[in-house]
Amino acid sequence: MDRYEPGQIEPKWQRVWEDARAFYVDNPDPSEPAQREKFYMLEMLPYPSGDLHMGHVLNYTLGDVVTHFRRRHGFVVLRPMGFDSFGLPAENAAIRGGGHPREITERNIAAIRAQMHRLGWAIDWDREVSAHQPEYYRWTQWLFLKFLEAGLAYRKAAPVNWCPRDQTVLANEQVIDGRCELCGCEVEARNLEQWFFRITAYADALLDDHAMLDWPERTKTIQRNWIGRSEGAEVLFRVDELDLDLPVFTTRPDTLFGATFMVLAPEHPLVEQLAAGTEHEQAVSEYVKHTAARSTEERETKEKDGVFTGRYALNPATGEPVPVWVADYVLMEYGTGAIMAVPAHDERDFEFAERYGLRVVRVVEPADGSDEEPGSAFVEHTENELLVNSGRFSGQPAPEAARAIVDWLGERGRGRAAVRFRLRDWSFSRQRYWGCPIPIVYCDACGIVPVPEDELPVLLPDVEDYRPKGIPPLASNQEWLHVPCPRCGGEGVREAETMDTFVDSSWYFLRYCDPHNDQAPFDRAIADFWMPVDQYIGGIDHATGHLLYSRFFVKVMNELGLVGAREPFARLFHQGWVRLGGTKMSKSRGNVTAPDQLAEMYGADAVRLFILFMGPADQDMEWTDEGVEGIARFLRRLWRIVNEVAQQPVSGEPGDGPLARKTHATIAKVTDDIGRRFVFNTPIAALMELVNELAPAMSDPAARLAGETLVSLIQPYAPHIAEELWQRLGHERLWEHPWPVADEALLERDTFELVIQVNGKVRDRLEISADLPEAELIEQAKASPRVQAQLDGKEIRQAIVVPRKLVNFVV
RNA sequence: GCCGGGGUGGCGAAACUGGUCAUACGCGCCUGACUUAAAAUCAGGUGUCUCCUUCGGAGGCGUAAGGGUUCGAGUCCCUUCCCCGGCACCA
Repeated sequence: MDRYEPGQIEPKWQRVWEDARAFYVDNPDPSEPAQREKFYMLEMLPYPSGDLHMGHVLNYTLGDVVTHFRRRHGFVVLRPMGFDSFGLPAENAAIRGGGHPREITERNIAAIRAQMHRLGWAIDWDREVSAHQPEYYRWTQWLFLKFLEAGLAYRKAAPVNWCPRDQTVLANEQVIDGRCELCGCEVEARNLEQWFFRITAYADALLDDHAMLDWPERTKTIQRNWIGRSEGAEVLFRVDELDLDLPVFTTRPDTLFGATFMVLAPEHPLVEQLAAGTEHEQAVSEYVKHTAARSTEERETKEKDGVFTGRYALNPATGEPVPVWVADYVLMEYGTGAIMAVPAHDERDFEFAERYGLRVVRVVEPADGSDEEPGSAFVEHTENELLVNSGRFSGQPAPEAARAIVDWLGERGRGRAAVRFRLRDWSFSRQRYWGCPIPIVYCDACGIVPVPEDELPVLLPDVEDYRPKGIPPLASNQEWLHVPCPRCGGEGVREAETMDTFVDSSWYFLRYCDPHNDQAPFDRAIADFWMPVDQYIGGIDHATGHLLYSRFFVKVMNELGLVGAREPFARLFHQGWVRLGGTKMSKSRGNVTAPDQLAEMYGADAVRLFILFMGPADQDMEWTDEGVEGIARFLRRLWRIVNEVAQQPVSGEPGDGPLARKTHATIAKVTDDIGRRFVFNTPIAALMELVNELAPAMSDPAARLAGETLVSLIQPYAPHIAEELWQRLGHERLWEHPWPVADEALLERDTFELVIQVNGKVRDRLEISADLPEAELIEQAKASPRVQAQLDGKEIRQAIVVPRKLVNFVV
């Protein structure tokens, strides 16, 4: 028998699959009813940064197992691949002197594509797309124009996150703990004119439609926190002297009678007007200036401070004037940028009131009369709290009072129920080069003018210098920049900013459906056949970025009639991090084990098996080189045993002996684990068990069945060795062979092992006929000498019988 | 602080709806076979303590800690500790 040589058989079968176009799939013919059920398998597309790492291997191997498993269950499986190829790393590499970003990117794509082929993943390469190709970004631009038309893309000046190193604006989602997600330096707040997508208009839909998604609970929770929906009321506080109303947002309208002062954010537009003409005018203006110079971090950690404006507003409930203060613990970005302060029931307001000697009035008390420190914490908003000092609402339970007070305010035009979100609109313009150009022309006469659809794409031009200088690099290309206004023909200037790469990846799964369409981003009928993605796999780090943006995009596209789906990803799975020495594997940490090097040493099949055998795929795992050795050993064992089986003459029926039963139990286990439980490590263990059972039983009549089943079941994990062994067993084209079905009759046995417990402890086990009546069963159990020793003449108080499992004697 | 997920052998981990001496499968380690030797391969062993003269048995204790429910708990409930992730001056 020849040796197992993955280096020989793996390229061989990869060529066979390619020649047979095994994993390419045609779009449905609209004139014919679909023959088979579709399955859209998708993994998050890679950023082409250089090489694949083990995290990618895990991600795409998971997808590959599911792809094979579904294909062999008769589904038409769409499993495409592409590249998220715009973005800063390539541009920064270009600046460091690596050539044009396009060259760097395309070189990296070629390298990754080769690695993907080497690992034998079943991908439909006819559908490959890359974000930086004009054929793709033409439609990214087209979609932008549709969003603009619908009023869902707009340009406005707003405080935004500015990364001083990368010299660009970042979305809130790209700022982690106040730092740039990419370069790690602290971001600054800047007031700049930027492009935004109106994702906030979909805040409720994004929350509500979680109900239709089979997603991990923690991912939904992360999105829920990020969107941050709060229910409450908007209440107007009147400043009579100036004849203006100050709106505040509160989640606790029941505490309105306890609002003894107001606080405005220093950035609040009315601050200046309020303080004007009072003796505090000077102090207020200094405080505002001082705050602007404070860092976000200082603002969050220092003791609360503020200044009085010299003005009073009327509490609409009590009718009493309350002082209006300015303090930077109130944030302009949230609510209305002004609050009613209830020091008795809010820690922050209490701290502030203590410091400045402001009045504290308790308005909510526990119904049981127990005492609480004022301001120690916001009281629970439950039926167990009653209002006090609240006029005609005194004595009412808090939740009921909240509703009644809002109604009462409504009647008098002083307030209404309101909902606020933490989510901000998505700022997506970037002051950098390597991204999708925004198809806009600015014209002095016409303002912001969209580039007409038939002039798309606006091609990304070459520039002399990519270096970030605060102004977009594209602006340096004068020839490109100056164009006639598409509307009036007068002098126009192109938008020189580019789009956030998250825009590119917010619709790529739709382009895969119809990747060569040059009339539209995709044909709706085709997209409606494939969408939604049935199984999406990728990192949880995209929970508030890509996974939120894509949902938003699909919702908008649905409303624009472009697609029937309302959600992009029906089912979602997150693979864990692959770690080495305790830290996440990454290039920057230098602790990367190169997948292709390992594939060279052990074969792609061993790498694929091991990455899934290490542990549950959704859990972080620690990489060990010894582990791969173990898997390689297993594959050699499998190779030897199946080759031996193949050389034996084909015998008669497998029968119903232990090996035949074990074989069918393995089919059931592997099928259930992959199909229903979506776990991938235990099937490998089950296959190892079957190998261990087959090895000493080569002359068993079921040996051939066991061997063939092993090969068939391992195919999704290790397709090359499986195909080779399948051929040696005298068959062909395992990749399209139906998945084996367990014989229920062989899973059921006519005898079973009865476990006998005394007081819950196992004392003996007996092989018992399955149809034995209960009374007989108890007698037999009692007769066991080991049980007798335990019973030892004691009285049996109760005998619990679990059918086909155990008897428990209680003494 | 609030929300979500975890804690099982020397290690990665099994035990899926409470029911087979918990620890499958693999790694590591130990012993043996083959070999001049090594690698590879093959066979066996591997939670812990106690007892029996042995081969081999018998028994106690063990799933972060403590308590509870149950005939029976790694699995359910309560309390505490620790780890990971998200949000957080969000009114």
